[in-house]
Amino acid sequence: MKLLHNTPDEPATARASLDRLFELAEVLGSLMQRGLAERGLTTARAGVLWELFHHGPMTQRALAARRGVTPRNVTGLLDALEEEGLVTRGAHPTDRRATLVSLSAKGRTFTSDLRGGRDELAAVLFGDLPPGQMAAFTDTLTVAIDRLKGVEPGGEAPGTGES
Amino acid sequence: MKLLHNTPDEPATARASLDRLFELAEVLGSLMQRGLAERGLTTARAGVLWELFHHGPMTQRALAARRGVTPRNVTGLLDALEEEGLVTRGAHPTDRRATLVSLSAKGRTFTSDLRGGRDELAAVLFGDLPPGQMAAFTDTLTVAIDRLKGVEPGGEAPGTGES
DNA sequence: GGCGTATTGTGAAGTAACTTCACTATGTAG
DNA sequence: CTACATAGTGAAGTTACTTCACAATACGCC
Repeated sequence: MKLLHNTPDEPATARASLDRLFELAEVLGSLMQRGLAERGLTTARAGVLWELFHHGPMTQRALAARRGVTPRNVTGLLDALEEEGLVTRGAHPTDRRATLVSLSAKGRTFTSDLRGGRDELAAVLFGDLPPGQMAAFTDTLTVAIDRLKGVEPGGEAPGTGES
Repeated sequence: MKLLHNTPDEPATARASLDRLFELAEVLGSLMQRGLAERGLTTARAGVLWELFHHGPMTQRALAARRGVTPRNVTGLLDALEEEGLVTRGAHPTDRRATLVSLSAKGRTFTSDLRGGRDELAAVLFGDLPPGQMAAFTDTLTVAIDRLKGVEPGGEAPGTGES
């Protein structure tokens, strides 16, 4: 099916792949969102929990930096999470300006649950694929991520993923 | 390297892959957003343009259905897009209740540009990968998408993509 | 010890994207 | 012609963000 050099249909393939990627990103995102909503959480708040889960107690400033948002925003998210009893604001041991944010017991349970769900999802999606295919897939993903990180904008496609 | 049945490290691989996927989704999303913001657009508004670009003039109701949002929301997005001169609200030929939304000339230029950017991005990301690798990648993506669509929620991982 | 300066968290106010609910103008079936 | 469904929009509310201003604290330096 491919007899010529290779410029002819590679562009089309690359485009198709990117479209797929957009589509997957969207489906994945909306699934995640629904799952979280079901448990009474939003993406932003869950992101904060996730961060605390993986990196332990930290200052609001650090949280803001990690999540890439304004410190002010973190204040708001934490207000909500604290009210839900998922998170605790404690005194920082050495700096009296800062508050040290930690997961509560409830918050820990919650995040462990989330991680479990993620693993389950991974199993459903990829659990039975041959190791070779998985490895190749992950490799290509990694290549894409690396290249993506080195690109500055110029205009891309929006959210629908339909071609 | 794999002598036993196959439960031992496949879970880990699947998890890693899913994490990569989350990471890619995030990077891709934020790149897109930055690109759009640079041109004075938001994701939601661009999504509407994209829809019109691909499916031609349509009613606000149809737009709402396609984008999966409330009709009321579409009204707002169109108000903005119309003010920017990217979109036109015209009379529906047969139904006097409905408005027929179309891209303006400016809107068409804009969306063509976007598509160009997308193709460029695809080329940068995948342009030089061997066709075989691309095909395998797209296939795996497709499998994931299909399976994903058949899953109802249970709890997944949030936005950071760090492991 | 005292000061100037940087930093931490938060109040105030604003934007974008959504939603639900109520209401008007039309279409349409009977 | 009436009853009911449908298209778009005003009003009001939520969440996630942002910027700006400010009080409390930390800290380097003379």
